[in-house]
Amino acid sequence: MPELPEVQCVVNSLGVIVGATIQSVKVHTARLREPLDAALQDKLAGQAIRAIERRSKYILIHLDEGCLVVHLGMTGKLLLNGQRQKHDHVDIQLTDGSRLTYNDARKFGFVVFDPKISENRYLRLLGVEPLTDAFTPQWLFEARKVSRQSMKTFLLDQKKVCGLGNIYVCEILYLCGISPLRKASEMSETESVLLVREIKKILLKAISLGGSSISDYRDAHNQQGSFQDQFHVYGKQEDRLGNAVDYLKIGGRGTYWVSDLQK
DNA sequence: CCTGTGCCCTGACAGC
DNA sequence: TGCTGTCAGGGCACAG
Repeated sequence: MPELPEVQCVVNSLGVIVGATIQSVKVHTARLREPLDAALQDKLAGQAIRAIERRSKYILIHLDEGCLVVHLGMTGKLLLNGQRQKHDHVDIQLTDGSRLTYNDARKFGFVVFDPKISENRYLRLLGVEPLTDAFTPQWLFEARKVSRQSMKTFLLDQKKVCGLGNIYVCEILYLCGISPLRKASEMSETESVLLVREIKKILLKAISLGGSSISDYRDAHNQQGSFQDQFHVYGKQEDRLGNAVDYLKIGGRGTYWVSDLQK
């Protein structure tokens, strides 16, 4: 579900609780991808939320001391004052009366408290953020030299470029006319320029439209996004020009592409 | 070191 | 209706 744009939209929608203070925490589940800390209450109660930011697909909720790290996995949601429902795993009660709930049907996400976020073992491994100035055609052109991966696997590799997921990579490769099967090392300089431009463009456009909601994704106010209406190939049988969309598995992930246009 | 393959978990849907 | 198989937006441990 949530790739960079969706996570950014969740972070944006959580802006309203910056400055609020945590009153209490209730943990209802033993473990998600990571074990849930039964003593989360002791670590969080009384702390103010200083800032909330996105790093790759991780949500960082900075507190007075330490940081709450949330990953949404495939089906995770952070909901403000949502109706109680199945798969609510953590409730964070704020002193202003509002409640932040982590819900996740598949339990592929996690909620952990990290007293020293600067040394976080997940964040340490991440590659360049595609929406920063560090992500340039020059950087991409250099990075692909040492890779033996396919274009699809390369762009999905969070240690190279972070934040892209299966949907956006399919769409990006279509827009750039590049086959997902090609070796990343064969990327031309022209293509690196095109890729960087399209990646930044599609991510910004998706964020502006509230992300993509295929089934589960919602922001903190339970609002769906509408970028799914802009898809050219993901989940499609043909593109807008009537070209047949092909489907195959690459690296275990469903890959949609137009073999007639993507070389 | 790098890369590809299972696997974590639940729900939705197709086909019988 | 209900069973079974397949698939799903992520990312880890592990084997080669």
